[in-house]
Amino acid sequence: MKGATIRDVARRARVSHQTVSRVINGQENVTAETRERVLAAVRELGYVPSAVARSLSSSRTHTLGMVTTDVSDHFFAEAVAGAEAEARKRGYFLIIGSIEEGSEDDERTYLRLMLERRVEGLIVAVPRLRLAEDDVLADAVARIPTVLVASDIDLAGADHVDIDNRRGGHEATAYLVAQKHRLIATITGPLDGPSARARLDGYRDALRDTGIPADRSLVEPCVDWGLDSGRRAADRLLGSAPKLTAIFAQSDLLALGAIAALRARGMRVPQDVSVVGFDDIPVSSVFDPPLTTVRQPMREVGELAARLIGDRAASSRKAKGTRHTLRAPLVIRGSVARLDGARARA
Amino acid sequence: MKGATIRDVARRARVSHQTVSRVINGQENVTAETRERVLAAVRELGYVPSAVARSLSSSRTHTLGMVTTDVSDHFFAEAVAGAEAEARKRGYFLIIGSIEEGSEDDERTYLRLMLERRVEGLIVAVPRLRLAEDDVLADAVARIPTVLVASDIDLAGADHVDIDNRRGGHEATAYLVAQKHRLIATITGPLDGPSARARLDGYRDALRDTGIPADRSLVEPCVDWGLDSGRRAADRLLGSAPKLTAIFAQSDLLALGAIAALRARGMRVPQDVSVVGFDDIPVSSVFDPPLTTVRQPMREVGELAARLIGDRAASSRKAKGTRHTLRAPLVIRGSVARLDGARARA
DNA sequence: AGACCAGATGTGACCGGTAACATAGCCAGT
DNA sequence: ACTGGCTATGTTACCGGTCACATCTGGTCT
Repeated sequence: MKGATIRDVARRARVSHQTVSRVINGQENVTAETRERVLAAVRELGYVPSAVARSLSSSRTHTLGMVTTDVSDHFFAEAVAGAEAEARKRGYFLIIGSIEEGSEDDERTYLRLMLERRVEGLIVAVPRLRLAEDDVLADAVARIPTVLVASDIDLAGADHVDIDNRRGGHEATAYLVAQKHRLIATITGPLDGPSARARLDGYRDALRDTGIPADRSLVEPCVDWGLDSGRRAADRLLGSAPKLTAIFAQSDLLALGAIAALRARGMRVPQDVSVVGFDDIPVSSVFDPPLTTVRQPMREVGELAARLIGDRAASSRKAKGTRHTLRAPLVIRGSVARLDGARARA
Repeated sequence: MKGATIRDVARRARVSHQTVSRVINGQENVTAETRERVLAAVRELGYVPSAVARSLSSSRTHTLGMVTTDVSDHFFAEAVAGAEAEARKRGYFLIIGSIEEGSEDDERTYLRLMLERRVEGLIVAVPRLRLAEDDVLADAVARIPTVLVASDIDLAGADHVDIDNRRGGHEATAYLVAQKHRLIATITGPLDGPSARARLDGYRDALRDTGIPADRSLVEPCVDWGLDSGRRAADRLLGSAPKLTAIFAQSDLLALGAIAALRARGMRVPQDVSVVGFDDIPVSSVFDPPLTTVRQPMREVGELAARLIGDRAASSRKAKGTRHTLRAPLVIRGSVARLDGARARA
């Protein structure tokens, strides 16, 4: 009852195993009659060719590996979906490794295991990569096409795909400026990470563009990107700069938390304070008011990553690492109000 | 520069390839000195054992396949994350196939490809499975442990994991009843699917329990689970039953849509109308008011699916299919108000 | 009719591991 | 000193495909 092999089929069809191989691979030079006989044998035996054996002899696995922080996080899920779709389009399968928060050396283990499986490409979407100079990752890069997604490290030889955080921060802030806001605060993510810094840079760029002086009391950093941090940050901001008319929060959750804090003080959004987020998580379009935010195109990120690997595999050249930055466009919805003269200076 | 093999290592360490095999598999009967020599050779050559070759000869792939509707959907992402975590714990890798909405025969293709890859188990999380009696799926079930997740079909030999939709619907409704509501409407998903029907059954059960007469005008079916459907359904309900005090929506998006419609008519939630959802999508806890809803434990579903496969593989018995139903607990938050005497009969 | 050629089919090695068994070296028991 | 038995190591086949090449047809050309 266990699997029939190509030779079993051959015996049954009274041909050589090679002929069977030709038939199942759709090669031309096989008589129609022989082909029919082989196919019949395949059907009767329930033969399913072994990709394992095929891989061993052809040394092609048609497999891509993807290591992410956590698939259940919306962002990474999107990236995985994108990568999977693109991979599939090119005839690859995706094996995934989702790293749990606590565990220490998971990335190494995964990388290692994927190397053992002879994946033909590697997508590493782990923002806080703990293995910068690490042997395992360097090893992977040396062996197979590797793409680092939204990574804080820069690895020679690997391709990099990232969001244009700086530009995103700029667009968000510039939009607030265009709506006549002048006292624009920002709630940032952890500033030891590159994306938070880049978004902050974008914010500053936009203000500088318009000649609005920088004001340190308008910048409120948080230790994480979560709702509660946003709430507390907004509270602090309202203490230090009660006249602010707009907030650019570096994540949608921070924005939502801030809105909650504003409302708790009886302020309305956007009538009293305008808020812009960053991410465009699914909530944001449903929220009341619908959140104006900067959309992170994670699906496209995943697609691009897979595409880069495919291209590299196809051309098989050892090109040096490229860097791709995807624009994160501003999605205008309902959480920003235009400031008219009456309230222009609060 | 291409991969060193076990024999390359053997040559370098001046031992047989079998000894190398022993070393890399951590077997005991190898002299410390020999082991050292082998490990040195491994290091020098950058040898990484091939899981492909290993699989071929040992006929174990340590791989599970999972086919889902769409990984970027929060639910399936959760299920994937759960399955992945559990699989990994047991030494398996997960290869995923995410089916795009449009394409026709994807499930078959994926199933086929996974069979070719000799996955040792299969998790099929495709609610509207188009291949009930299908040869490919039946084939898979006959060959390897297969778990159908939240599936509308019932396949002999396969294990089934599902949410207890009926009980969930019951809990939601019973809670509204306990809060003194009597005119309780429900907005259902597509009634040609099993989960919508089961939730509706639960709703009816709860009403019957309390002796509240069934009222057809309080049941409003939708063609999908989306926000807009919820909005329209609430509008229709308010037309036909303006005195209702509570709505049990069969999905959180339906609930959110309904809330939007209620607010558009100047009604407050929960003061004027209470709303219970179903799903517990991430938005719901953040929403204003935080949505009381029935949580679907998709992560646990994924874990259980992987565990079932693991167990089955371990015991290697051809047990007949089991059926597991996970409780979907009610999460009480802020979208339901207790109806006091004043408004008890509106 | 004989040589040649192209297409159909077969043969054997090989991919890189594992498994089963063979062999060699050493020590203890009698 | 001989032998059984244990441990360390080697030998060979095998997993199920693909690849390169050999062989066998039958038809065509001269």
